[in-house]
Amino acid sequence: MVIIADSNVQYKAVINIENIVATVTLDQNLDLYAMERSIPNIEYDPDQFPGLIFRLEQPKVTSLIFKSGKMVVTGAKSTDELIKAVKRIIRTLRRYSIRIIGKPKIQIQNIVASANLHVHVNLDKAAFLLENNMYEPEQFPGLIFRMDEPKVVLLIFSSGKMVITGAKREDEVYKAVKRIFEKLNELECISAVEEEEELEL
Amino acid sequence: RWRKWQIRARIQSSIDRNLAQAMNELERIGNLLNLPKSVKDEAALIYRKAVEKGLVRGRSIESVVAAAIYAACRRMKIARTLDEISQFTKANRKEVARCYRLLLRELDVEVPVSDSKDYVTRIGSLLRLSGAVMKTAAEILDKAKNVGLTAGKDPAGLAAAAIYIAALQNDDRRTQKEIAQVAGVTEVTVRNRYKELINELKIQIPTQ
DNA sequence: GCTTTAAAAAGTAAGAT
DNA sequence: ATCTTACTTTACAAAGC
Repeated sequence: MVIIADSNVQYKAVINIENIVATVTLDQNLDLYAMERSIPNIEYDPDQFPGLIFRLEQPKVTSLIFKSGKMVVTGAKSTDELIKAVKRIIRTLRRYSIRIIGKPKIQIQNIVASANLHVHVNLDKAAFLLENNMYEPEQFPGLIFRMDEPKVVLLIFSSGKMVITGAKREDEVYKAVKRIFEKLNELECISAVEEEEELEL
Repeated sequence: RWRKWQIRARIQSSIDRNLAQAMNELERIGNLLNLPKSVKDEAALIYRKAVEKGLVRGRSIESVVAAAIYAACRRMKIARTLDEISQFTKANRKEVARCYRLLLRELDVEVPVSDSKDYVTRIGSLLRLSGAVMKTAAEILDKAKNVGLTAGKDPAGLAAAAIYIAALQNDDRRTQKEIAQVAGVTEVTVRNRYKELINELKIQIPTQ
């Protein structure tokens, strides 16, 4: 959790990285059937999905392992956690005598974060003034804003809470939150939260 | 050149064939939804733009027509939910919604944020409510919007609750059940919106 | 386009108590 | 009536249909 306070603007955001999606490349092919036979608690149904599903309890992540030696790891809440999880997954595979050669190449593909600006957002006004947005309360309560720089998508709620997704680096998340705050502020789509309401959270 | 003219003619004829089929679908769905001609015309205009931009490729004509109808309804302020529209197509709501988003992103079609007051008109006519009830409901919704009670909420649910209150205030009691049914929301939603409107707007309900 | 995984936001829905 | 569970939206990769 990161709390950002900026003295220039009255800006206080609580930001949480909620989920990191990454790909891991092992330069070798894998025998998923052999893995399914030897490793416990694994799901593998090639008719349903080509990847084998492996859940690690600590750090709690889930990985999809493919026969090409590529994997998708989801659920990590920080880069450190992601790296630790990948190391443990590989150690586990080796423990069940799956030969793993070389070191894995980890690439973060997407970071999902949540943030709270502690303000009320006028979504109707924002929908009218912001570019590249979609606000369809019949379908979803949040306003969907596509930011160009950093290139992320934000789901903004009237409570001042939001979801940021599409980032590939953590700093893009912080930059995006700061930018959306400034933007909403300039467009006068923000109003203060009553102190009473603030306390209940 | 001749070749170029030939290609253009071929493309035009494929667009014409697509349009002909689409107009039939538009007429069929539009009539099932009891839409006025103005909305059907607007939907036709939107659909034509979509075909000319090649947005229908890889998608069913029917779902794009449905999406165009939805967009037209929103522009003309004739309330119809995506569920109501998609029930007359082979596609489901999700697919029609996908096409609608495509139209929004690819065409220069301005669609206003959906207005709960449009649903007051819709629900009101289905329940044959008086103008007075609908006027009261609209006033409630205006106040609710002004105090920021409506953001993110389903306009149909808001309208349903406002109508429930307005009907009570005008001595024309309707059950939450019948209102919820025509509004296309659950009774629980009507109740939740109702409680919120009553509490936040300090509305007095005639006690009986 | 779909399939599978993860996670948050806030609203709505469905079935059970 | 209230609770629990689940679905709506966003992004992204993997391999195959």
